[in-house]
Amino acid sequence: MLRTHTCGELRLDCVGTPVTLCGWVDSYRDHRGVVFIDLRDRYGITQVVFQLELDSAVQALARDLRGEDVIQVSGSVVARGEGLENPKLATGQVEVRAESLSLLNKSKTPPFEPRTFDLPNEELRLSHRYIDLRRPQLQSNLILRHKLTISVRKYFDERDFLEIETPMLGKSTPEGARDYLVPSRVTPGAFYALPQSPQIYKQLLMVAGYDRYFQLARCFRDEDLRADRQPEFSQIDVEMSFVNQEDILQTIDGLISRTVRDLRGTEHPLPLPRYTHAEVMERFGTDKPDLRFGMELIDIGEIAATCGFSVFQKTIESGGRVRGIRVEGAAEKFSRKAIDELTVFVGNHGAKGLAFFRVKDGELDSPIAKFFTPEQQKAIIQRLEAGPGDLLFFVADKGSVTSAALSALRNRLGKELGLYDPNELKVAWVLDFPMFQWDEDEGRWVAEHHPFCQPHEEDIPYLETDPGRVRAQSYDLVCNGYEAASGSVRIHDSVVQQKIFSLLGISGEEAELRFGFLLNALRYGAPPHAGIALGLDRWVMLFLGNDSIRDVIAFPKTQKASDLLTGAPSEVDSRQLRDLHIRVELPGGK
RNA sequence: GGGGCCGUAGCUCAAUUGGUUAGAGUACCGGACUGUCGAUCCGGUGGUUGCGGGUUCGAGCCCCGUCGGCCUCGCCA
Repeated sequence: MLRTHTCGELRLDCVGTPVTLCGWVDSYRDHRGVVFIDLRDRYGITQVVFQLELDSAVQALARDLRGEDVIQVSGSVVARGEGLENPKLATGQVEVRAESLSLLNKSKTPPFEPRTFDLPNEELRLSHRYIDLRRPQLQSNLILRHKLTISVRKYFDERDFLEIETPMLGKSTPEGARDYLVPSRVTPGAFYALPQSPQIYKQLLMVAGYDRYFQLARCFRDEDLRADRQPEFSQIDVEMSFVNQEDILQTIDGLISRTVRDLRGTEHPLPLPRYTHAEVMERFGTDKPDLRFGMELIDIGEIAATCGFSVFQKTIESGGRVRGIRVEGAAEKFSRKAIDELTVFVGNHGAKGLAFFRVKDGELDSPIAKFFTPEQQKAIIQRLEAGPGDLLFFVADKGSVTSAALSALRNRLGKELGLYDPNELKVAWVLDFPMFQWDEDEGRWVAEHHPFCQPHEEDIPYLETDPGRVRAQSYDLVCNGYEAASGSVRIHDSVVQQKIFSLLGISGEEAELRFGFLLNALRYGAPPHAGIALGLDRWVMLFLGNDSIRDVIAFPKTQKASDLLTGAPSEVDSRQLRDLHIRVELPGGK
């Protein structure tokens, strides 16, 4: 070992101990007669002091140290004098009085310093990720991620779950996200797909009798990125046999409680609240509501139907909806210009306009107020439980547009007005998603969750008559406006499974071709089973109160899915392509 | 595929309606300083304003294209 201690552990009780530390020079302060070095490793920072009495060679070496040099220092721990402590450092009551110094590796001047206050742009951070990762902030993110995975593994291990790895090289299946493909060398023209999730494998494990399975699974989806979405990510994947929905919910309730206790040292109240999909869509306009604040969506259809404002009236006549939100005490906070900006914002979510009213004493103030009788104005105020000084926003459109626009507006205002504590975790279940959604473009039903999901028993008759009415035995876990987990009770009967496939427009022949192995497995004694997958990266992000998933991944990709550090993806040698029987045809015919 | 924001010194930013030699802080280099801790003080190096074209007497600023980063809609069973 090149060191006896880390840079984060020396305290007053170590005074007098001879120590050797290794680390990076975080900063230097040269006073000619005395040189201070803040030495950093992932455990913390310790101040090293080089004094005048030292050997002149050591003095000279110390004076030449610059940021990010890697050094080894030996000396003794001394208490800092009265008034010389640094309360900002955990080690700030002591310092190491250096006796010898060796420069393990001189650093080039780094493009930015880990201790920087003004974070450089993300491009530079990603291309020099090894420096960015030296920042205490990112280090503590990855440490928390580690703690979460340990906590998860302990929780499941203590409950007889087995962690079982499933293949990365699998079979491409239709439906779902775009696959990342891997060409086969030995079977020309054939491809593996990287897993979007271990879904089918874990169901096969249930058939095989591994009745409690979990895995920290790497998953891949070739879709466009977002702040909370990376093309490769990790799931806490769980599946259980001989259980129903209730068992899964309770198991995951326990997991959330356990991880919150392990990571935050606090007790999270259980059971986690449960909502139906229909309820959250009505109250929040989204299937992943941020429950840290109110400002729920209110329907004023009845009032709108008879008012003199033709936009509202016609929307109701044509089967649309008029819904709104009440922004408490915001009447004076939003100028006309600010409201215009919000109008553009909801426009990006499909709304053709944004009506607003400022609430005065018992009446409404707005360019469109004149289209509403005093009684109607009172009715609106009453309906939204509004008081003087409140600001009301309304969107009139197809129901789905009012949901999309108002939920986006609600999220934006909630954040901008600071209506919640960003560190709070508000976790809840959303149950009974619809089985299918009608896809306008493709002119067919598509699975809302996935095609292996068990419908509610009482809705099975609607499979043939009214698929849109069929509710799935599915459940999402939402947290702070994010989908943090998603799961369902699975179909364990090949006849039902085939029925679902055919409803999705997958013929019996195609189903056999694509999923024959699964249908077959279901014929050989498949137990009732159910499962769920939690987005690991998102949970880490949520625990940190962060809103970028990249800050909890050691080596993330950019929005174009490239790795600025290594240069991936890149062209490959023509010989590699030949081995794989692949000819490349670039767009534009190059 | 669509919409938006951004790109100026190694880094973070500034630069008046389009107008002189593109500035500041920091980093870096040199000097001063025996207790600092985002050290301080003095001096200095450092620029293809992402790239290519255009408009103009004149472009960091306006226009077109392009590359890259971020946010977002679509997409993400």
